[in-house]
Amino acid sequence: MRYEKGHKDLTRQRIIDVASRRFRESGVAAAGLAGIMAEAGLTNGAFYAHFDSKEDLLRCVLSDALGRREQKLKAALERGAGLQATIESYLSPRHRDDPGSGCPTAAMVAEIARHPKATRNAFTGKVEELIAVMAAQIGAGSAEQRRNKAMAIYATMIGTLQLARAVGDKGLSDEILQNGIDAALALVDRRD
Amino acid sequence: MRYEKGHKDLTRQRIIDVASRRFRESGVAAAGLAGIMAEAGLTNGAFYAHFDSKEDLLRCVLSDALGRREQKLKAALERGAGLQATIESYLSPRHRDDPGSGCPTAAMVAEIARHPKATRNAFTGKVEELIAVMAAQIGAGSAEQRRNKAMAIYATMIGTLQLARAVGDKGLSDEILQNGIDAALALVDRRD
DNA sequence: TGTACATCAGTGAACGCGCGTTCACTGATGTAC
DNA sequence: TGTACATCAGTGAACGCGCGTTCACTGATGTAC
Repeated sequence: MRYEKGHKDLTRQRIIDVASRRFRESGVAAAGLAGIMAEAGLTNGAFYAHFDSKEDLLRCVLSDALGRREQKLKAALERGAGLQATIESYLSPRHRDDPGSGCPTAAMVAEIARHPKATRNAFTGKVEELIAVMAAQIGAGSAEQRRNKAMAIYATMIGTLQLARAVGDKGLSDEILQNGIDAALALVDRRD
Repeated sequence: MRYEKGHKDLTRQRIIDVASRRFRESGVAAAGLAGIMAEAGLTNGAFYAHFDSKEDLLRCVLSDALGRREQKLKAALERGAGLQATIESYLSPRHRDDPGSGCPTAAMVAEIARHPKATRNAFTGKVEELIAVMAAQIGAGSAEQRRNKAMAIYATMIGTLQLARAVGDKGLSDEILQNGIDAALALVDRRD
């Protein structure tokens, strides 16, 4: 072969990594393929040797990025870090100020809602997995109760992070984060 | 005058109304000025007699749409409808399925976070007013405690609505809405 | 009362630009005979 | 061992398109004298 074995897979992953960060930082629509390919060290024509379309890339990015979030969450929980630590880290100024390597859902959820069914389905599957991992970490209640709680906590987390990012006032933004932490923790401990 | 008095203001408001709906349905970036002007019954050149730029239009749309939400919320509360009714209406399938006339924050918050400071400040001011109206409706606690609760409830509402809109599966989406309602109501009643 | 000019909301063509996508081509390496 | 051909990741120019913005112009009505 003209390139060592695995070369194409590495290139493909490099494109996904660059796109993943740019999609989260600028939004999917505002992140152009030419810019993504240039940062990956390629010219734009090479894109279609790896993906069918920008929509296909988005689906791959969502699977990849949400899969990583899930692995990260699992690893943290196995280390003994509770859901509380996850919530506090998620709603930290550090996460708020670094969308590029942060939660893909918070960065793209509104845009995903406007994309084709296939893309929304790819997103949905990964979100269900994430919710399941969170649910397993909630102490009390039936499986259904824990799953319901996990959904509400997840929604609270993404809503809080987005609001904190959009607000112009730093003090208000910090308040929003702190109140989001308090609310999410209260939901974890809530009796049904 | 060549046009009856108030004509220009009416035209300006028509542009804002059309843009307001399109921004929420398609996103700000995806809603083009030519399309907005055409739907308002004008050609694109007329736009700059009313607004400095698309960014200026966005600021006007945010003020207008969030101002309307606030008036609507105030009117509902004065009618005697509690925060509970507001939350249930906000997290209803009807609201989920009609973004165009729905909450501007849920539709645009992620995009707003990427816009210039002036736009984020216009947004911030209106959000603070909305939170104040909600806080006034919460029964117990100090003013600060009620404000903190209102922020968390608002974040939960927008996060839940967005997640319900993005998810491909109708059943899961309905579950997300219901769990969001339960969580928001629990936050209203939460003792500190 | 009639005429000249000012006003200004709106027209519509044009501007440069970046977008996603296509495609003929390159060139290094593998395989077949 | 040497030669002809196949493979294929990547190149880079070009495609049509819609974007936000600009601008010379229109034409109906107001005001000045």
